[in-house]
Amino acid sequence: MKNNCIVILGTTASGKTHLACNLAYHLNGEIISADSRQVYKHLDIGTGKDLNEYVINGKKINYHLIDVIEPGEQFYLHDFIRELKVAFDKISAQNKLPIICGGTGLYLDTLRKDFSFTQIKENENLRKELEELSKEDLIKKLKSYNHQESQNVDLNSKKRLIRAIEIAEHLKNTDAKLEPASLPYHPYYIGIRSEVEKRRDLIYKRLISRLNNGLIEEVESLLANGITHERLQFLGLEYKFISLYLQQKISKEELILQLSTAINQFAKRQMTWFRRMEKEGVKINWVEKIVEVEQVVRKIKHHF
RNA sequence: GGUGCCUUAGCUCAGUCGGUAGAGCAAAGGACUGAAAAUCCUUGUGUCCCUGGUUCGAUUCCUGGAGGCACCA
Repeated sequence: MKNNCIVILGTTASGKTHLACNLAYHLNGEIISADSRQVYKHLDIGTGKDLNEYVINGKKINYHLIDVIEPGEQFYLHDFIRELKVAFDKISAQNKLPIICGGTGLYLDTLRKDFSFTQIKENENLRKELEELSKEDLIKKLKSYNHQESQNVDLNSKKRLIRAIEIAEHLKNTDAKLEPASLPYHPYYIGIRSEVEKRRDLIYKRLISRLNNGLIEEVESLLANGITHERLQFLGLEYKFISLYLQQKISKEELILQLSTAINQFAKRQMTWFRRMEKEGVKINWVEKIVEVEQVVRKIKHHF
């Protein structure tokens, strides 16, 4: 079958990279990261980039969508979709197997849903106008467009309401067809199982180890290179909380407690996303964290 | 040893002028179309420390006890 690919998903600290690289080694594949933080250069320890994992038995495993932009730049969903297509094409051209590996649920969903709205640009004037309105008015306005897309919108979030109206307004004013964003690939999904208790323990230990191995220095270096504390709030949990620590808004103890809690909450949200994928019909082949790679390879070959 | 205060949800604490109780955090579930590690929604029965008393009725008042904190010795 043409256009096969593998998706490896799992919560943070589940060991996705390790499995992905080993599969790439055995199946002549290349990795495409579906991780919204690892696209940034210089966010290494805090995002668990583990670039040393990409060498197996002396063989270098190629990867894509890691280290593609500077931390000061924005990377939007449509950037991901565009880069994903480019990576797919490159890998396919060499007759290699694309292995998508990541924990960002929204990014993984681009493989099975049409996200063409993401092409629609910001409308600053409209945004300014809408900013003045109350939530109730925004909901009324959105309903007046009568678009089916607006049914998915979270009515509690003003930011999302505005974006939804922006999309509806754009579709009303232009006849231009949006380019379909769905990708013609047939993924075989592998999920790495992780029990809550073990995950908690691992997340805590990993955090302590990272703090002792240069994570704080990494954040200091970002600051020294012009990244603001404000920007750090959006670069990921480690960066957000260490920024607060460096500003002396929280103590070291609070840092460890609050950050590990936040990472656990994040892992929970990731699981919610994966469960929804399953509810919507995606077959995820769950494996244990410590799994025989050969066994997985056999399964995949059998499936393809 | 004496005096005072405290003991209520996993944690920090409100509260009930006597009719068995509620916030924040944590936790659980969910949503998700230009920041997604983001943003947002829903969910609170717990011997109200134990014991006896008063009372129709006590977590609430009173007696005794246990534990904690503070001050005085």
